[in-house]
Amino acid sequence: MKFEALTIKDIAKALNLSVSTVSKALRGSHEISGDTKKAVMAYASEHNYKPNPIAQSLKRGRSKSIGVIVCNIDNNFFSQVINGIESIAQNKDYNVIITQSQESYEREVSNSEHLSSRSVDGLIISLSAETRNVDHLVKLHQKGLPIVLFDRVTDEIHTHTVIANNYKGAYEATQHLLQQGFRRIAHITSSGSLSITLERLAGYRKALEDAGLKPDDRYIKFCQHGGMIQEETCQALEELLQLPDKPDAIFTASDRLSTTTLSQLSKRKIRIPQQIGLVGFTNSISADIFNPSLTAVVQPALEMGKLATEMLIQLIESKRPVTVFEKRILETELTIRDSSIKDGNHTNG
Amino acid sequence: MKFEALTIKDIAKALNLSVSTVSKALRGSHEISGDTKKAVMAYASEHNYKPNPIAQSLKRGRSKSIGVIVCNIDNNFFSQVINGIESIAQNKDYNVIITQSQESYEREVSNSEHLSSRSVDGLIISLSAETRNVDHLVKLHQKGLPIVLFDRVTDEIHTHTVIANNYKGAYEATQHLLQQGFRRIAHITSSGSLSITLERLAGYRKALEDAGLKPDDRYIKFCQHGGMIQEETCQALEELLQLPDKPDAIFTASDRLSTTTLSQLSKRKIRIPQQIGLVGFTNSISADIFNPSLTAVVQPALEMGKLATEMLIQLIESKRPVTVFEKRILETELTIRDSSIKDGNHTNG
DNA sequence: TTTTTTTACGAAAACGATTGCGGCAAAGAG
DNA sequence: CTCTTTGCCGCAATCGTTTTCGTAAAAAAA
Repeated sequence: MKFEALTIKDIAKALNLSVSTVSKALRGSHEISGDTKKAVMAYASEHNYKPNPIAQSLKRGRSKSIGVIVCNIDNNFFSQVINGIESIAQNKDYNVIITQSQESYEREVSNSEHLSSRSVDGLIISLSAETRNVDHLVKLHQKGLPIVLFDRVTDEIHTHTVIANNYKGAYEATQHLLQQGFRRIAHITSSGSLSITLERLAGYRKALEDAGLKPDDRYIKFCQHGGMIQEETCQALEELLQLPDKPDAIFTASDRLSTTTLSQLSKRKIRIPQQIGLVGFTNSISADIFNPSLTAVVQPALEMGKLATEMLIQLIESKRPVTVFEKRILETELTIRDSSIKDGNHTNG
Repeated sequence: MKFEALTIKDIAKALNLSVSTVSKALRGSHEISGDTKKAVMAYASEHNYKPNPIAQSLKRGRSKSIGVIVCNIDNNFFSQVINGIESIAQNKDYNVIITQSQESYEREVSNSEHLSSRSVDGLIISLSAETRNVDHLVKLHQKGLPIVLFDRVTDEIHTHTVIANNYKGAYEATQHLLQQGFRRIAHITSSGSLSITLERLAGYRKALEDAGLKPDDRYIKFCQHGGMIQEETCQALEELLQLPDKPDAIFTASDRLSTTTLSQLSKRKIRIPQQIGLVGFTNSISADIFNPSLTAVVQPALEMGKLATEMLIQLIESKRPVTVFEKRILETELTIRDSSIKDGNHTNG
């Protein structure tokens, strides 16, 4: 089954003109007479002519498409980011090609190479939890591929980045738990190689210290796969619950970790927040109907996607090499719900 | 910033061969000697030669990419479907270009035209809630663009389709509510123009009739925007609650409708399932931590995406026009949780 | 040795669009 | 009436790859 589209050649033949004349007429060149232009335009719109973008790409050396690599689309944070990416890209007539690393370094490498060999004009990426080495990206970047990093970033690539204020978000979350009277606050987080992990960990630690508490490494659990593997999260939780001084609250650092933790605590009949308080990073639109409703650090995901895309397109379309790079930090929002409010302070039934 | 890749021409020059020889050597043509092949292959892999996919597309008339149109990515059902699409596409070396209709007819039309003019090799689509007319798709299909429909389908386009067994899923959900002793079961659903709406509605009605109850239209509420506009869902719910014989249970027909309904009932301090039982179509991975945990009709979303993609690629790559079209119906699964279990029957704390 | 067949490669025309350049008219200048 | 300018258009190259066809030399058959 082939799909024969109208080409410039067809128009030329129909109007008894040369292809070059038609091409120029369509682009409104001054070297074509008004009459000819009108005739060509009329014919083109009447027959619904659309220039073949592949031919244009080949000629221009640009494909008008941008590649996106995220860990997993089935995650409210990333799907909201993609929402943002798509909205801007659509406006500027770029295609968005989405791929998932599934938190795998190997897939991240192959996806990035695949996308660049597919000649995307630029790349928006959030690193996988397994990624420790970013040579694959550095290489592409050095070859001239514009890249924008978001969320999970690295400074080994000298380019624009967009992140949430993870430090502050984590600080506020922890501080909130402290204000609620929790003292033994554990932290379940992603791989220690991720920027977000370190930033959130730092915010968590600082909040504890500012409250005169000493962070205790036994209360900090890393999940190398960022919650993609449920058993890993369960085990982290199990270890926390086995501690002699069981934590009285948990601060989880990502969407998946938050829901898994909540689910596992329920399964163990541990009452939240009475036995264990819970605050998590999450962009779930359902956090308010969780049992209990989940106090959440919400990232401006849509905004991050939009911003990253605008920055990328700016890089792509800039005439001269860009040398000054921005690091945009967007504020998170702490939405307080039942999971962190000790008895008697209930806000909502 | 331009990104100068190695071309066949460069290899030809370096090895003192012609481009045609190099091209043939790379593709392992029999008309090239073993020595030459080896030399070319060696040079190519050493210098990491990757054929320019755009040039290949232009030549072959195929872009090795498929377009996807869904209402909204930020929805567990669709993101899981996309997960499935991506996994198969990646295997078969196809790019996936994702767009969102946001339940808007206009955006669906423009996205489909844009994708086809971007010369995707095929299209996977689930219709928007606003869509009543599918001429835009029929037109593309007639021009030869392979299309696979999933979830929200139409039979005006004679092609492969993949859907869940909506009738049976709805029947089972309603039957379950009946078995739990609910009698005045309302149904909040999407636009009446969608196939899923009609199928689910039919299953709901049949279950009532089989139980000797007469379906009552006042208990059936359509949301034209499929839950994208929260106010619409709220109003539907409000109207139900204003009925003289208030429903004692609600069966919601989609992800968004289910979560919004749950959230709104909570907000109104209506106890679930004691005052109103609830069952909903949803693929939320968090349904078990909702308050209360939500009895759900779960669709095999991942499988649907995989299947749709396999079917599409089969259409794309088929040598001769395909005339026999499949309608695959995948079974849903009813996961029973607290929202539909009347007091005393609790399965889970 | 001559003729035929094979082998191995190159030239060139595509795919569809863009663009510099050259040319042929008509219009203006001298 | 000749020369230059201007307007309008076509030729041809180009992007990188694929593919058909032609052809030289080498191998096989005569």
